[in-house]
Amino acid sequence: MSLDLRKVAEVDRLIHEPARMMIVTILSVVDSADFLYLQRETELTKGNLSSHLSKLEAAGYIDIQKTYRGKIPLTVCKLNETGREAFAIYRSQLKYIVENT
Amino acid sequence: MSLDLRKVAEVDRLIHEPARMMIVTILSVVDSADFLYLQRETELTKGNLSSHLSKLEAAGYIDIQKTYRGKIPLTVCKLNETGREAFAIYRSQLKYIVENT
DNA sequence: ACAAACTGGTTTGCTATACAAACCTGAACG
DNA sequence: CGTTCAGGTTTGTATAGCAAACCAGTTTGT
Repeated sequence: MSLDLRKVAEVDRLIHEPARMMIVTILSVVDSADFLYLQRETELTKGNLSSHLSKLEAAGYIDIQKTYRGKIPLTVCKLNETGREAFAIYRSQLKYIVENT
Repeated sequence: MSLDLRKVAEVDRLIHEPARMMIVTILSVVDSADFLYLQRETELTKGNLSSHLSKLEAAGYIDIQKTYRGKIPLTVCKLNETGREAFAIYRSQLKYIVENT
């Protein structure tokens, strides 16, 4: 094992959480996604999804636009540049771990 | 993204936790390790290390032998077969994720 | 010989997190 | 109209991580 354990200790726990990893993974490939789409894909409950989105937003990783589709509320989420970078770093850390254990 | 999000949702959270990932990673390559060695390597506090070890033991992933080195207490930890399998599965899940995002 | 300090841990208490149930607002429908 | 449904948010609870405090026993200093 040539693995530097510091790299394990330092993974971005915001993304490391599986629920958020799913969200970020989706957002990393779709430009933007609405709440219900994310819910269907992740199979999270609404409450759960809502709070994870809030956390990602608070971290500055995603932007959330509250708008309407016709008369129905619509929440659109987008991974911003900060989030994309954080995800890229996280993935490279994961890659490093996978390759060195 | 051809990634199956279920695989992300289903990672073994016992190992997924960075502190425990460090512990299991060490144990996967050393046959056995004592408490203080693990503490030095992981840089966890004693309390923290102690509780993570208990959790891994409760999960049936490691065996803990309490013995003495001379007159000084010595706690020796070993990743057992169950733990090795769980770690192998976890690593393959991680590999899958890294390769498909 | 006895107090002080050190070893090798465990237990306790606090904070933060994940999660789902309950709730809310407004639109559609019968 | 009142019931249902869409699209969420807030609240309550249980668990998890973490470090401080604690503890049993050993060594060291005087």
